[in-house]
Amino acid sequence: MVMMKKKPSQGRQKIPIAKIAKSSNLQVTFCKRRSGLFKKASELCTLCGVEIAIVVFSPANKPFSFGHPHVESVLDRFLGTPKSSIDSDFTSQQAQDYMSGSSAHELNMVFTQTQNHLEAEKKRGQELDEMSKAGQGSSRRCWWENPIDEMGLHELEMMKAAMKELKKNVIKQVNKISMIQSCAAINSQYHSLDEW
Amino acid sequence: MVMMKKKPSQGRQKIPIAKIAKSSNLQVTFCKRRSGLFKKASELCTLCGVEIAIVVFSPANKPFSFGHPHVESVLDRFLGTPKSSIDSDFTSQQAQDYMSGSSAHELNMVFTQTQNHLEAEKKRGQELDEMSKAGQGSSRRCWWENPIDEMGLHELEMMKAAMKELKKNVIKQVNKISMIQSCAAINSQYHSLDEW
DNA sequence: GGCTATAAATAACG
DNA sequence: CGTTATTTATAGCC
Repeated sequence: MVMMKKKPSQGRQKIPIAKIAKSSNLQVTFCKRRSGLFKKASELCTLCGVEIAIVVFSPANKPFSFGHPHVESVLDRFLGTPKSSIDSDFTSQQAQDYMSGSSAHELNMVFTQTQNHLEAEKKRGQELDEMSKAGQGSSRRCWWENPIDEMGLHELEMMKAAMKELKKNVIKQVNKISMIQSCAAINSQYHSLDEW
Repeated sequence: MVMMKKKPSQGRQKIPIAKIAKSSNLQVTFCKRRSGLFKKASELCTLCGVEIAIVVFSPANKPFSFGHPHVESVLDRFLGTPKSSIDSDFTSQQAQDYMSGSSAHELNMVFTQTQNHLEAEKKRGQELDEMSKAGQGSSRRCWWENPIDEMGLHELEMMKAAMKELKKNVIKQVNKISMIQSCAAINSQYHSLDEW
């Protein structure tokens, strides 16, 4: 070889585990490592089926949190409140029952449990992915395409109901705001709601 | 030396992010990854000078925790200071960033964080409810009507994007199923998706 | 925000 | 619990 230009990148450099001085670096490092930490926590939840809650206060004292199945439920359990059955199993029928009230709490519950369900389906999707990969190694599937044949349809019904309710409330709220504030940006958002 | 025996070690193998079946493996993985998670958290504390609390319930429901400077102090701050801890959980910008990929993990993240966010808003809404009840005792508010004047619009954008993506995927999936199974019930659901 | 080279974490074994 | 081969996470940049 005749010549060699400089390395296109220095790659990762070793840094001492001590307070980062340069605030711009500190900012980006905080963001990246916080993401990494939450991802690790998520993987631990999935791999081992455990409950985790993480609370982080940023350099600017802004709180960030991660929780599975739920930040508060885990913290409550840890702090001694044995309200230990809000979690895991939640049928779409129950979800629909909750939806009928459409109050704040019910709606929040639906979303919490929906998230859990989506996660469970994702997990199953990955398992089926592995199986089909071993079998014929062809059909790529989306995580929620797999389990839909059994209970997925009920899940879809729940999602539909929840989304419909959300849209209704959002439109009402945005309409209220647009009357109060007369902001162009708001109006454009309001009209684009039709695309839902 | 001309001959070469088997590799002295297979080294690290890639494993799917799904519940580990073999309980002996699960146990060791839980220990290792919990240590790794706490170490990462410790590094983040030192590097960025931030406060972190982590609570983990083991597969045997035994609680483990990490905290800097202390678990309780961080949790107290998180649970007891609603003034600054409202939405900082997750900005709509971050949510939209996650959405752009629209892969399983990103979508799941969006829902996890959205749920956290909605919960924070619900909490704040209840507090404001208490205040206004003490003040004039009249205006009943929906949990997400309160904070909408500031950041709610961005939140709505996020919700819209998430729901749109969900709808697209759901329709695609239901369509696939209807072709495969030719089930009348499914078709009726498929058509009703237009109401979203 | 996306890359690339390198440091770290860790799955399978001993 | 220590080793080792790999997979992941990420520091420095554009």
